[in-house]
Amino acid sequence: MSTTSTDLAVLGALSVEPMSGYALREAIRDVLGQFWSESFGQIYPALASLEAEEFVTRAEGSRPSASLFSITASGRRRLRELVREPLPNRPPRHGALLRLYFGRHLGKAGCLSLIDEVRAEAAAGLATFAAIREEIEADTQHADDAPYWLTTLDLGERSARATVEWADQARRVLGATK
Amino acid sequence: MSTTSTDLAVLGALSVEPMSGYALREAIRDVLGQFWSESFGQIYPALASLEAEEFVTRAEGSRPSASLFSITASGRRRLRELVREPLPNRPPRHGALLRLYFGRHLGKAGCLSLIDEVRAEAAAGLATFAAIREEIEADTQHADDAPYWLTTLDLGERSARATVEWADQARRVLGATK
DNA sequence: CCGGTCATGTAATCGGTTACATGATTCG
DNA sequence: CGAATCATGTAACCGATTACATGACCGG
Repeated sequence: MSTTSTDLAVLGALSVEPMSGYALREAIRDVLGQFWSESFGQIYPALASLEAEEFVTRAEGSRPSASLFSITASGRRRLRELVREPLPNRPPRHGALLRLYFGRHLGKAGCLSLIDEVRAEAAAGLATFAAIREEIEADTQHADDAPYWLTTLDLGERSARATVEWADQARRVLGATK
Repeated sequence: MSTTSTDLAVLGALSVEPMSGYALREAIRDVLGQFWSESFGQIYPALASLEAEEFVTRAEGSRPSASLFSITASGRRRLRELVREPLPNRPPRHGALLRLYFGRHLGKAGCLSLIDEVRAEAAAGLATFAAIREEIEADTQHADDAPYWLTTLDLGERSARATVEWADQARRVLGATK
């Protein structure tokens, strides 16, 4: 019983190119990590059920121990259906921000290092986004996907930049007033 | 078996002022909704176990059918402990962004309305943030909490602003190129 | 040859939501 | 008086992670 969310992520990724379950997870983590996540415990069952429904097929990959999954014609139809359906958002749980909100009980030094952590994460994201952007722009094979990928990426970059700017100001403000 | 995350949210909120479980949930949703969420199914069991550990006490509220929970001295000590511990972040699942990433299969019109949805949500957030900010600035009772609250709020505002700006540009770019 | 990565899959567990049951209170 | 809101609590369910079991392949 895989969820339609996972099916969408899997079919979407396979619509770009055939790959293994393992590669699927890496692709989702690296490219969509800011907005989405899937674990093996969802991907493999999802692939099995999609295979049973003939939305994907399994072939032997480069190594005999690996499977290469490809999307079928009916899988593409299914993908077009799924992408039209609204998906539930998972309510956020940003631990650092909860702690910062009650920062009075944590003290100034603790809050500053909390802010630094958040900043470092965002800055790291900014670096990987730049790399991904270059990859997409260099990739002539998927020119019709590129505008959507770049648009999605752009939100990630803007959010990360906003976070870095926030951290820098928060450091100044909290450092001064207390 | 409540999680330490929920305990932190509950004790933190009660450190501001005593309130009912119902009010607790509203407070968390309204003020921290951008970064955190708790449902009744977590709050009431958490309150019960915190009461058993004597971190909170229960008194009769304004109505006999309602309980008024207050944090105790040892509850404050517990809060200071909890706010020092790192909390796990829940991996994000932003449905609209997943769909937009595979927007080629959704088509231009669908993508634009997706972007509009995201924009509307962010714009609504911006409005509530402004209201909360005014409330905090007017509240002289909690002057020592205010810097932390405003700092947390500031990230929400910056993220929301970044999202609105992204949406406006995304609309232009996708509207033009395709 | 050995450690790291690639690779598939399952079972246990868990964190959390939802739905349900129940009832008081307030307001129009 | 009836509807909406305030209020507490539990049980069922579920989506998802984690840990585990297993093994091939590659590079140094």
